Amino acid sequence: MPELPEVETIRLGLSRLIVKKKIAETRNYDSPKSFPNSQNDTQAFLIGATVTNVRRRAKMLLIDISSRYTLMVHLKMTGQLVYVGVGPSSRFGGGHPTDSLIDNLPDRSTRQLIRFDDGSQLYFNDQRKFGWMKLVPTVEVPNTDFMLRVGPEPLEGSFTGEILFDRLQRRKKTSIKAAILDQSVLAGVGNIYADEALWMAKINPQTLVKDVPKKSILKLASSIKEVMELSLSKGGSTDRNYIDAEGKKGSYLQFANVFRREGQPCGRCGTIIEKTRVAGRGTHICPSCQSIDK
DNA sequence: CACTTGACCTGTCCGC
DNA sequence: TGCGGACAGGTCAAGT
Repeated sequence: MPELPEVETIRLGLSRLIVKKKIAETRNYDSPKSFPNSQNDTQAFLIGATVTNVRRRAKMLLIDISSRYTLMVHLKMTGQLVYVGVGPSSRFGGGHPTDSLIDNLPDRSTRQLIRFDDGSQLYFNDQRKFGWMKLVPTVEVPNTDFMLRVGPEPLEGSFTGEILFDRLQRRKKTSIKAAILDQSVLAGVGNIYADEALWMAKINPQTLVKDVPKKSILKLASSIKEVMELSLSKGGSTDRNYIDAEGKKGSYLQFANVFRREGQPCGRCGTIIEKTRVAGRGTHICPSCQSIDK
């Protein structure tokens, strides 16, 4: 589910909600993948420890705790990290609609629960069970396969179009969409923002990287920044079941130009948006704005 | 190495 | 109403 803006929105919420809280208990529900307390010995590094920091790299959340361990969390397609405070109304921040998605936790998608010593709780829910959590010594985090391979953060000030162009040189014979979805090329881009940024830069997603003019790659880099910054300001995208740490949906898709807008007119030229398949993913394009470069 | 495809899961929607 | 198939925000391990 979540791409960079969604994971960053969750991180911002968790930074406010769980830092300095002490872990009192963890509980496993249906956890087929790697979860920290599916092994008793790792639980010893969680219970009694305090959350010290919540970081993000690409689509990975990093929850540092005082035992010098870090909980690495990947939400994959349908994972959620939801904080539930103490008391019947506090969990909804007061007047919350009765159809709240976090009204009745745990539910059948709940995989893991972390309870803090003040009674508040953090739920890991994941309908499709692709997501996972792993406990790693904090000093080892930079040496994990994930950290060693992941590409630059597009919202860091140091990221430029020249850097994107350089990193694309090893993926010259694949489509530009497949290339920017590759997390070792660039961190954090997923299916929504790939389509949105390619529309903004007027690049057809199936164009081979070697056929995209350098000028267009430079434009693409700034388009990626632009769509992700806008999405961040809207709390991310809720396509199906994304919610942030407080159970709130994101509203970016109201502002999307092509994603899930097949059959509607392009906001730039009026041509009807089409949906196709590129790199094995549903792909939305304006057939006139995004002609194929050769 | 670079590239593509299927697998991992559950749930929902659409056509018959 | 039921049933089969396609599809869904992401990676991986295989295959070529």
